[in-house]
Amino acid sequence: MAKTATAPGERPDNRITARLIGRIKNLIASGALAPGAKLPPERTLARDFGVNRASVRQVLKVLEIMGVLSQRVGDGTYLSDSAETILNEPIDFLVLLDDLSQHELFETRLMIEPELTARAAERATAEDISALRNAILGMERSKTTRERLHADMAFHEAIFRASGNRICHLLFRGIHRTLLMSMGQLSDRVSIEHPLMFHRRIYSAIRERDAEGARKAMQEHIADARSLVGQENSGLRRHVRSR
Amino acid sequence: MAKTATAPGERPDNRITARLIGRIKNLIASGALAPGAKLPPERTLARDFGVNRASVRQVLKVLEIMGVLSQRVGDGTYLSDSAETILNEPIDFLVLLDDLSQHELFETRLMIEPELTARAAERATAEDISALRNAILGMERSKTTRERLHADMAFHEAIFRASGNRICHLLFRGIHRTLLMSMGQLSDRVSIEHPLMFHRRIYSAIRERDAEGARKAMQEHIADARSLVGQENSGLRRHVRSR
DNA sequence: TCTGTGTCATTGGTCCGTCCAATCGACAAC
DNA sequence: GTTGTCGATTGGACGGACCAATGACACAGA
Repeated sequence: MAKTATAPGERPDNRITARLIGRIKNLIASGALAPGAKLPPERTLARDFGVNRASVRQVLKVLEIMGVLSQRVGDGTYLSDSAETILNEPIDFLVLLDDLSQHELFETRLMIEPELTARAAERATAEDISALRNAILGMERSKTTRERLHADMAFHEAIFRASGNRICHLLFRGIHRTLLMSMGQLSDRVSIEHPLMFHRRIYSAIRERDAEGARKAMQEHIADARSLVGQENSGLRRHVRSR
Repeated sequence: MAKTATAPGERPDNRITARLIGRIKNLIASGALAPGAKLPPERTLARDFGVNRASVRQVLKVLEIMGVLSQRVGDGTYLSDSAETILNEPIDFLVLLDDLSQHELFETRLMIEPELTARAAERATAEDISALRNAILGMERSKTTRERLHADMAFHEAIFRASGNRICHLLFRGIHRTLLMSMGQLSDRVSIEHPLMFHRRIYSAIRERDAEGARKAMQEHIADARSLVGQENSGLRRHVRSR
């Protein structure tokens, strides 16, 4: 009866945008498009793909927001050489739509970060350890709440990097970003001494290659942080704001 | 000298798209836009935001690809009521750009899934346990490789759901999706007996509320799977294809 | 020769209007 | 009451236009 432009039973994925994204994926997967490479101009892509430039721009905009590529007027479009920020926006909307709670985020941290910290103790390079030390120094020297939170995040970020697990690294960077955003307002009544003490313990354990000690210290650190900020179990939706 | 349209030192975030996404975030955060709600028509949004419809379409397309909302011609645009697929595309590109290896994905699984399985043993509802049983049945009855992989994934998916941790749930759904995609071709030479045996052990442990047993069984399951498929430590980039 | 400068083609950013196709609701016909 | 039809609405795609930023290049000046 109805002429099915889309195969029956299949998802109506015929949207030009989705197909173009698939083609770009294939280009990367096949090696035709290497990370860091410069893409053809939008007008050329539109002609080659046989679609309108507006459609191409939608696709490129999707990938740009995800951090897959970056565009500069007058210059061109470049594929990112790593997926640094690729989980940031999605995590924001994850918190927004599912209205994730601090409870849930802390549980996730408690489940994974101690393990990551143990890995970090086993694998940390001299550079990683130096980054950890600098983060502690930065926290000690911090004047404003903003500086403190920044240094706090840098410490955990350094641990994720040292763990050598890029997936968890990017995931938890996103989670911390969201979490710190929601803690900004109530951080004044939270002492700086607690986290600093735990950071020092974790740092020592990692430097001493004491995986178990590092794991345990991180576990206590997160549990402590949770007890300090989180009686409230409400969702974080209202805290997420555009940056 | 140069007339700085953008504040000096600030990121050139003037892109209309990024700002509009921020405004939409705020609308959700403030509750003005509830999950499941219907958005105004594109033409109206364009007028209200004071931008062109093409710009609005770029924004909506970004959010649609991420799974934040869905659009239907002749009907309208609806905000998703949950972020089911929000991490799928990002994980695909994460694997592509950073060329993540099976080794890295398995390590991540090994780090987290046993813990999630323990949580599942503590929290699983009757419905969850039923889903687990069905997944095992589906695997036993599977004729084709495709069916088998589907049932396999359904089992793990049920565990993630039972764990009650939505972040890990969505993250690992994405990881499994990518991993299964790359295992499809070599799955013929992988026996079905091994995973099935482990699945039964895990299922029993969860049903018995044996968190430690469940954790250990899942740990052995993943380690076993890793040893079966993964001598090779090469990146998965070439395996990722559009669906 | 080297340096600075200005020109100009390229390229992404945005806007405009148009047409198409799917959907939904109201209304007419049976 | 049911069915069919028509029209308004809405997302999907197209084509063209202009702007602003960029970079490459030729040219003039030191």
